[in-house]
Amino acid sequence: MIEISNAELEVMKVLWQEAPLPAIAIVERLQNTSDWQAKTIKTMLNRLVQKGALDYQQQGRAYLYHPTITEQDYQRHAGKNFVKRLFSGKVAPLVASFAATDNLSDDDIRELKALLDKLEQEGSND
Amino acid sequence: MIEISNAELEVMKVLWQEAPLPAIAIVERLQNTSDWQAKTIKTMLNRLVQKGALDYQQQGRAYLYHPTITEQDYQRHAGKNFVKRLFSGKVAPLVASFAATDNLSDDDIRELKALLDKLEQEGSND
DNA sequence: GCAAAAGGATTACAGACGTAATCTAAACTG
DNA sequence: CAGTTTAGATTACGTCTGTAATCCTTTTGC
Repeated sequence: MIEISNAELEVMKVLWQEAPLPAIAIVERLQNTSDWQAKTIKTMLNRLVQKGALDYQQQGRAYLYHPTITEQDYQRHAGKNFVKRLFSGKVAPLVASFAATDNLSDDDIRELKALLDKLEQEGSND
Repeated sequence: MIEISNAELEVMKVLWQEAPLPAIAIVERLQNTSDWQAKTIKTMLNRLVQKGALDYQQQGRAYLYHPTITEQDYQRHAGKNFVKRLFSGKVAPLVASFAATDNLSDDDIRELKALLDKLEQEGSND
């Protein structure tokens, strides 16, 4: 699976929100949330194309970029990797570690319980 | 907070299991789970000391290494960062993404529910 | 006592990453 | 038409990482 670096991920997020977009629009959106130069963003677009995370169509003299992987797929891949690396692949200890530092509000707990109830209803996963 | 790379993390894991240890013992333990040369592991020990993730006492001509951060603290830090990066800081969507690819067994679900029940009892977290 | 082994310190080196600047060709502007 | 702007392509460069090798010093085995 494609590995996406931290900085590159910010570019992907823009395109996961809306695609396809020309470089200029991506630059605009990122100038709200970062202080990267346009050239820096172009570099990342290039690298993402080389990695196969983005593709593009020519539109006049410019390109229209779009992701080749969905955000969900990337989240699943990266989440699984991360949890494997640090929590032996089990997600419960991660949740526990969140709880241990008050990073889990009552709302979060409710949300998780609702999610788990739904999963339980949906049937067996073994 | 100290950033620990993938390879370095394997070294930390050894010392989180048992510390302090001399380099030679760390090398031995890692030769079961990796194919790194002893020299490679020494390099990582050096870097971890420079980063401040490890410290050591001299024991004769050798060093006895030990972590300066607990595994729990590192997990919390890294977990929080990761979830912020990819899931807007909310852990529930990560759990959902695990569920979406059958990475969540019935046992996992039970474990999580038990954890959440306990948290709910323990009182308010807002 | 001298050669070999062993420990740590220093150096190496290619690829990824963050952050751009420069180059080149096309398009627009006056 | 000539100069300027713009798009993408190429090059740059320091840091971090993975993966060692070499160097220096001390210890140890004959």
